[in-house]
Amino acid sequence: MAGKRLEKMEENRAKLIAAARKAFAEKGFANASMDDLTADAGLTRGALYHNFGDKRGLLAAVVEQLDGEMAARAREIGAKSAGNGEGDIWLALLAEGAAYIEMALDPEIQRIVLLDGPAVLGDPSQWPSQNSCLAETRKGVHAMVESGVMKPVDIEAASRLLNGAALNAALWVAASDNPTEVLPKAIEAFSLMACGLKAEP
Amino acid sequence: MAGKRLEKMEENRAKLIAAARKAFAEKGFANASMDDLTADAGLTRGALYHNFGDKRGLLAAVVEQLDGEMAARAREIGAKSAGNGEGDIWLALLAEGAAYIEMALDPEIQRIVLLDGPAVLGDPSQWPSQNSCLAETRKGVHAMVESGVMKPVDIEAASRLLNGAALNAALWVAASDNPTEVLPKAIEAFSLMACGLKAEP
DNA sequence: TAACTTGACATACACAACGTATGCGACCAC
DNA sequence: GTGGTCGCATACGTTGTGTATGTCAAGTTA
Repeated sequence: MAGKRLEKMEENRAKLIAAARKAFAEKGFANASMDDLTADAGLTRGALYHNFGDKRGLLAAVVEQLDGEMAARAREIGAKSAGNGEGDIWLALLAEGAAYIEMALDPEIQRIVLLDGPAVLGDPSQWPSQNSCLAETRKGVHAMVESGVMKPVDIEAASRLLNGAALNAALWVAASDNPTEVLPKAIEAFSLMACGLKAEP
Repeated sequence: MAGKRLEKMEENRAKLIAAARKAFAEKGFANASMDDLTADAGLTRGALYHNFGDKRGLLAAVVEQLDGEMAARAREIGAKSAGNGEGDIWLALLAEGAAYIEMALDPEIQRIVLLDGPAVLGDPSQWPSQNSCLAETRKGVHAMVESGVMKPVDIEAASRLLNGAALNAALWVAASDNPTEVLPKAIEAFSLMACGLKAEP
């Protein structure tokens, strides 16, 4: 049975998060009205405040969901690029970075995770959620430093820089006049910079 | 004589911008009240709307000022590190990057330029102001690609990535538990990544 | 210098949005 | 089935932005 109350509640939470993703992506966090939001979900602000506390809480929930989706996709791409050889591990990292750049072209991710998220919730490294995205990169960096594929650099610093550079590059690509044209340039520059961390052969 | 009206007006603009810097840095853009702001400056919202149009206009003016200060400081540091040899040009770029990281530890720059600025005004590459900060980096990158010190990478992409990586690293440093301890790690990781763009000897 | 014009800024108002306090009705326990 | 709980709706107070209007000093012309 699973408890009819809780079941309905989870359903409403999902509705609200979905409506918030849409509204935040289209209008930005500050300009999104909670009245409109909840009306779109077929509810009222009462449900919102009960479930998420305040507007920030709702944003945190949305960001957590997007972060999870991004990490899952990066993991998928990385796994596809990674064989068993050590060289492939490195290529997997580059592929993940390129994947981040491409993912961040999505207006939802850009507006919510990269712009409004940090401004409202603070730096991603302190988000209450799991930061799956950063964790995914950290996992790869850790493995590579351990195995000597990457220079013995500080793991946290390298992870943050790689992740930040990729996402920042995406902001630039999206803001440019011709995104599809500059995308490969961004990926190439990112790959070159990342290679600065690669151990000498 | 310079016109007493205009003179007074410029003085008031400066007062408002100064008060806004303080308020935005302390409370964040969204939570800073324009009534309080203007009262601190000894004026009312009337002056603010007359001079800057709206709240965004005020933020744009503040960001432009901070951006100019950052660029000036980067130029200063770069000039100090740059001799005439080609190797020194490269070191100057690294020094500028490290300078950005350190500058971004200032709460004013962090909160206003790195967090609220992009969220409210959009991506820095599209800011109405001169983007002195990015322009400074671009100048250095351009010179290095021309002289063969840097790999023949796309200048815009490389500039944006270098700048973005440095500023993003600063966000991480500032958010960490022990900023003074992780700062050198961030600078080292940044330097290594930047070296990925360096031409082979 | 006196009348007129301009414009920088203050004042007053309308409206939108957030957060909270209160109320209601459906589900669960016994 | 009756009392309690809890998820959510309703109603209200407060705050803050933007605009429309008023005002007075600095400039202009004769």
